[in-house]
Amino acid sequence: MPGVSDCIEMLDSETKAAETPEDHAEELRLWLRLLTCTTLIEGEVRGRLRQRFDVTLPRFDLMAQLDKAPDGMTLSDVSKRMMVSNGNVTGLVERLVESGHLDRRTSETDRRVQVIRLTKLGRAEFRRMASEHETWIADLFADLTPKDVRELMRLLAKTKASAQKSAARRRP
Amino acid sequence: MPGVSDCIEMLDSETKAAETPEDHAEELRLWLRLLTCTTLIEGEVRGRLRQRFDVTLPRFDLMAQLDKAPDGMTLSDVSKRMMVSNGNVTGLVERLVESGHLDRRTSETDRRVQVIRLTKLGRAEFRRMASEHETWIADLFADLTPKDVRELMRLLAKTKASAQKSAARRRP
DNA sequence: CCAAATTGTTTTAAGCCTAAAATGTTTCCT
DNA sequence: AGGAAACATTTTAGGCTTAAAACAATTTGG
Repeated sequence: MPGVSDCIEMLDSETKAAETPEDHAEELRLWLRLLTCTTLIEGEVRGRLRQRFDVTLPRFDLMAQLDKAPDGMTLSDVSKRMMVSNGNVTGLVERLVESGHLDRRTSETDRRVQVIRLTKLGRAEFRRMASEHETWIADLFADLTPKDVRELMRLLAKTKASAQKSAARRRP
Repeated sequence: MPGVSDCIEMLDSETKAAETPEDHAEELRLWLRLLTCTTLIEGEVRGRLRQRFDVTLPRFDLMAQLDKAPDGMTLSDVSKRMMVSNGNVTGLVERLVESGHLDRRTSETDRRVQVIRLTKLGRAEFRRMASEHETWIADLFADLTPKDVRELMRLLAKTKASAQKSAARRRP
């Protein structure tokens, strides 16, 4: 019969797990709900970007990163920020340079490094899309009160920290 | 100078938006944080599935849907549940039938419909993966208290409802 | 100095994913 | 019955994504 002591022993999660299979159904449900929310919103944003501006979500995301960096970013920077693979960025950038939204040049000081920036066209188009994008997001979250938003921010920060810790445990 | 009345007027978000450009920075930050959390966890799960079981996340997700439906599901059902396109499911199923994890047959009563089920092999492999998967999730969320989990569940349910409402507004 | 390790990027091979059009089947409506 | 609408799935064309290997340039440690 489980009691208060479980909560204390559980601080050391290794030892006990081997003995009795824990019930992690709540966390699993939470993960599925988190994933559902994100997928739902992401799909909605993707569709609106395509319909309104004929642009893909990854292209928009990449431009968003560059808009915050007037002096440009290296491909690695972008890859880390967007949390996607290096090779992914290479292809994305290629297409955006091709369409005239990005400017790519090799760093003067380190010939391995490629620095990319928004072109004038790229920046103008991004700003136009971003302002509309912001209203979509506001609308998607419209039923949350300011307090809800604050609380979600706090809990998601905690979630992110927890997940990063767990990831680091596995891959130190 | 903004005051209390803004909070009240804002209940009708349409009218005011046209006059003064609102500040939706908070919602935007929330969305980015939500996306970061999901991407982080999803990447971690994807990597572990690949390393431990040499299986992709979409394959695992599809098997998870079928595990909950002993009598099988139609491709449309799966597509709706997974929130992915029909064509996507077709290909995914094809590969899983090929590898012997799924059984696909045309419905007796409606020749348009394909019913898919886990095979014995598929179910066994899924169960094996799922139990380990559950511990990963628990570990990723380990720093959240039971209260945090409950609160996140509540707020994400509210978020989902809000987003669905917004999506329905656009596409009635 | 120079070989080894590290870093930044690209390439490769395979799979995932979408939107839209096409195909085949059933239902609905008169 | 018979044509139109609705439905389930597949196909198509193109883009996204990853992991791993390959390549190129720099840094590091004898």
